[in-house]
Amino acid sequence: MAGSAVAATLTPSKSQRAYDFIKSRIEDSSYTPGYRLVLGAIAAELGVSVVPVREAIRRLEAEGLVQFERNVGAQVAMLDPTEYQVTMQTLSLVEGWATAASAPHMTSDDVARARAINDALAESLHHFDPVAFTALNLDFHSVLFEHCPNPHILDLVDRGWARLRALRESTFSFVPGRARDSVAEHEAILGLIESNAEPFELELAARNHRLATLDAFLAHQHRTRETP
Amino acid sequence: MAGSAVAATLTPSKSQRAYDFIKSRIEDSSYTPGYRLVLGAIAAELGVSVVPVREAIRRLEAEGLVQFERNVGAQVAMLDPTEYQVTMQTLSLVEGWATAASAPHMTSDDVARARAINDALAESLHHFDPVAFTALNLDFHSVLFEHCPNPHILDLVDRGWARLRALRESTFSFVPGRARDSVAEHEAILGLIESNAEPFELELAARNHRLATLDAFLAHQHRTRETP
DNA sequence: GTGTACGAAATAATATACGATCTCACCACG
DNA sequence: CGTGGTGAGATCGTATATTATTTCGTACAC
Repeated sequence: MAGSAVAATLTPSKSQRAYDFIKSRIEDSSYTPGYRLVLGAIAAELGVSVVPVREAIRRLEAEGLVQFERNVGAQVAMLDPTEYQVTMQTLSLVEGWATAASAPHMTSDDVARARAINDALAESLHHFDPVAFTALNLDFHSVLFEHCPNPHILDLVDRGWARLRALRESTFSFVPGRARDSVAEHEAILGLIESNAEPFELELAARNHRLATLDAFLAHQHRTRETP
Repeated sequence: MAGSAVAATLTPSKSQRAYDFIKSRIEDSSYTPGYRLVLGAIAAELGVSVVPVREAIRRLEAEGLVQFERNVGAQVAMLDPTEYQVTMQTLSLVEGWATAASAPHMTSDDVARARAINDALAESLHHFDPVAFTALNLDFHSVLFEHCPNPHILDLVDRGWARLRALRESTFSFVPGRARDSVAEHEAILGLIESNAEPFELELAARNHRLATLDAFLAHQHRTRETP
């Protein structure tokens, strides 16, 4: 969302408040996938009427965080493996482009910041803290996107990340063997940026970086399912 | 959108009707960019209350067809040149991927259909009919996307096309010198598909095809602005 | 015992009503 | 002549009320 401008409305509308409320609940896993969102209940909790809550839920539906069924209700989206795969594909596509498009505008200082974060990421491996790892990983990529000139695509990246955050605790998690490779790939990407590599080369590197994470996750899931 | 399932609800909800109504008005240019969407007026015209209309407008806002301002109202989105460029970039990205991802699943019959449409496209050049050209062009690309396995990305393609259709009559138009090249590029893309080219090669070809259209449009606009 | 019909409770969908906010024309004043 | 205040009208934002739909439990028939 990247705080669209200087002056956010002084008093956010109630539908906006409802939107923020529900979204944060989803992202911090207070509402887990499958959780049923009942208009009246949420409205009562927020001290507003159902109309703004309804609007908030439909916005979240448009973003794919919530599933909605006519005359039945809404629930937090459940990403079955197929959904998950599709989301990651989309994210790899837009993330790859955003990285490549941002690279020409990066300063050496930006690269240094990214590298510092990646070092912290490598450090965090010793403590085995998936949550910290995920947060730092987002920070790293955020630096890479910072100068992306296409706000639509940045928006799509945000949405993809929001969906991942939504299932951080349940389905998605940091895959043990994968993290180290991930750090190495980050460094490789930084190298491509510093050497002014061909845009498409960088785009593919960034894309494959995410797809590799997807593959690792799927393989891990498959492995753990076979040996319960 | 791709009619999600067999049984669409028998009686579409009123908010859905409002959504379809407004969207079709935008796409057929009854509502031109900048047109002010007044809740009460549209509600009266449809014989419903303002609540479903409001919901429809906010859905359209999420899709980028409508611009909304708090306590002021909504209007049909106006794509300034920057917006236009950004939309086309995004479209080129997702379209390129969708084409490459769909190609492996295309039958020779699909390719033949696409080629037939492209022939009709070439034929239409003699009549200088931009509207027919645009429609056939969409048909052509639709065949290329048909087997894309990622519904999210297909959705993004749809949204991009919707924005283009919205300004067909006003800003966007078929650029005289460009159409012939476009037909040739279509044929080249079909050639790549038939020869089972590398996915990346096909993706880039499809992407550049659209970016070339963008460039031609911008150049044309620049040219006509200099000699008024 | 199983399946079906019925009805009540829960919930969503929409209508209506009212209050809040913005826009803009008009006028007072410098 | 320009600048800022002020009020009316238009329009949005939300609360409340009403209607429609679904769900689920229960009783009845077979």
